[in-house]
Amino acid sequence: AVMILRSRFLDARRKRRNFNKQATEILNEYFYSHLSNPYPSEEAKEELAKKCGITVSQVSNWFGNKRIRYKKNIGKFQEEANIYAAKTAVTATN
Amino acid sequence: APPLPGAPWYPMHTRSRKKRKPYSKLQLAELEGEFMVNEFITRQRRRELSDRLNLSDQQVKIWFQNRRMKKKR
DNA sequence: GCATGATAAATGAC
DNA sequence: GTCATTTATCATGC
Repeated sequence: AVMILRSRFLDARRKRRNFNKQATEILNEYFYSHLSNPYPSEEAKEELAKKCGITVSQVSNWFGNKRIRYKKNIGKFQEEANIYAAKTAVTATN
Repeated sequence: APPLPGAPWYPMHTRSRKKRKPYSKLQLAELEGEFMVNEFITRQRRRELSDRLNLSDQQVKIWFQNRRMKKKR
């Protein structure tokens, strides 16, 4: 019984809320401007988290989901990729 | 317009990875119970537990590793 | 009805 | 052993 309650409490965090538009914008800009290697360093994650107002774990989750879903259906993200490719310049660092 | 890369960054091992299969309530209950006793399971108890739950020795080992990581955060 | 964020198995680097 | 991941699954938003 204790364990059931505990597991339910832990699962409570699963109640998800979508990120605001600005945060998603920032994450997508980073992703598509680093499409050749969309693996932000720990420092980059911290900065993204700060800018987006979310946690580092949430940034990791977002990139993990984005990478797998992008590669599974590149065609679906083509339009989105073009949009962000146009508005972002190349920034090669770290 | 620059050509959009596919996904060359992906580690395309495409090795035959085992498909992720959620464990049953009973299996999880037993694993959690053992975890409360000791977070680091011994080889012997691991073998007993894997036999009882119809899980491989490797699966029990990995479960404890993941469970410790879960607790940490 | 899928999109999206979070969690649970499974792998691999170190 | 830890730990950042991949992948499927789960739960919710809309």
